[in-house]
Amino acid sequence: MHRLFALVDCNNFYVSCERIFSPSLENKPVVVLSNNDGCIIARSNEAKALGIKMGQPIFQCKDLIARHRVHVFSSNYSLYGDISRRVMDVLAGFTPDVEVYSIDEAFLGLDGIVRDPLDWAREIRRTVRKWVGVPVSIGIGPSKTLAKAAARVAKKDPRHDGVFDITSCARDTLAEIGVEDVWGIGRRYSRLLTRAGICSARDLSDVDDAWAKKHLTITGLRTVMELRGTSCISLEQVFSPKKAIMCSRSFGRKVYSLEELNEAAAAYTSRAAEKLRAQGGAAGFIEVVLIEFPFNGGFPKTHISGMNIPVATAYTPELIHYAHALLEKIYRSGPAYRKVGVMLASIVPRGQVQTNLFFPCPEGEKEMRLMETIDRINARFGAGTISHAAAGFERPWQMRQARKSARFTTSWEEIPLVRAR
DNA sequence: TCTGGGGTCCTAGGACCC
DNA sequence: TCTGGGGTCCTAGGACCC
Repeated sequence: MHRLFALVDCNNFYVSCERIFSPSLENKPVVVLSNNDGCIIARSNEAKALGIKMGQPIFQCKDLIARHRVHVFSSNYSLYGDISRRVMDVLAGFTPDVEVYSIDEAFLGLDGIVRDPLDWAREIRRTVRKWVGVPVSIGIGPSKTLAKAAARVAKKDPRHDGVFDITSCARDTLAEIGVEDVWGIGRRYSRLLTRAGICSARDLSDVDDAWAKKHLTITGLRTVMELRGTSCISLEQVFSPKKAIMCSRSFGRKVYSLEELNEAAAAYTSRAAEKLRAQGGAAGFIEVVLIEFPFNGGFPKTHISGMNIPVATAYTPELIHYAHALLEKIYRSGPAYRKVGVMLASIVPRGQVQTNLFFPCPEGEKEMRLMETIDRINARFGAGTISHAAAGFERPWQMRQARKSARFTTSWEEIPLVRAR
């Protein structure tokens, strides 16, 4: 178990990615939208200052956006994923103890570091900024939860210049942090805690162990211990394969026909299968979720249908075949549909598939070679270079992404042009 | 009119077994 | 009328994260 952790957090990550290729956006209000251009999921500091909230539907702040000339982007995950990988590569150059926690965050273990931690963190910050182009904040503390809290201070308080070590001043610092901002405390728990008179992170660190276990379960007790400086959540460096892989998107417009739903289901199944193969897995269970367009502002009706797959597989055509069968079971003509999703579960490593006497294994060597070749081509020339005909060509159901920037770093066709005079 | 898309873990309770 | 005790497995629901 490490005795000291750092959390590296990219500031306003998606906005920072957009700014790399459009430097004129520096110091201007910028927001990035969720899939389907619905909500605001990233904001520059200038946009935050205007009062634009995280997760806010864009139609609610149209006036604000027009009045202050806020720059608006659709989300561009090819770009963000690639920039993220570059940031993580830089971090890996500083220590082998890296846990990639999310697209824009990583925990580092500091035990092998002999230098002054703050100095070391400042150098990381400078290097990421210079080599990749995104600003980061770094928090240091004796547990992951405290490192998280420290990173928050590093980001919010300009006096620290993006780097903060909470180790010697944890109690005082925690007193300034609301309990709702503690890592592991969500909306529900913060309401419960506030009602019980526990309002700051320090209050939470002072609660009785038995009380914490009773009201917040074992995970909450761990959070409490971590706030006291006892590390309970270790650095997870080993790659852990997903137990379930989900792919679903809202449609760009209402969808009524089974044909279009089938296309979308095929597209999402094929994406999920790609992820499945990337982790070397085969799925033994598949589920299709179909969501209606909410009627009169009511609760949207959801239809779910799933099945066990006779012999676990990662072969896209077979998975699409099942997805279509499941979809047909729950589809009714009439209602407008908003979204379809495909989940692959009961995932086993491909080498350990339990064969079945009555269902000959569908994925021969030839089929898997085909899948691998397609995956390689798509990785090299850009996603969707080769796709399954069942996923359609026109794809009128596809999500809205009206303001997407180019895939500057992952597509040969979209490399930025530089003109020199 | 317009509100994202993934994931994980924990607990309680029921079914079933000896 | 009385009605054990202990274990496993599975599922649904609820909490959290980004």
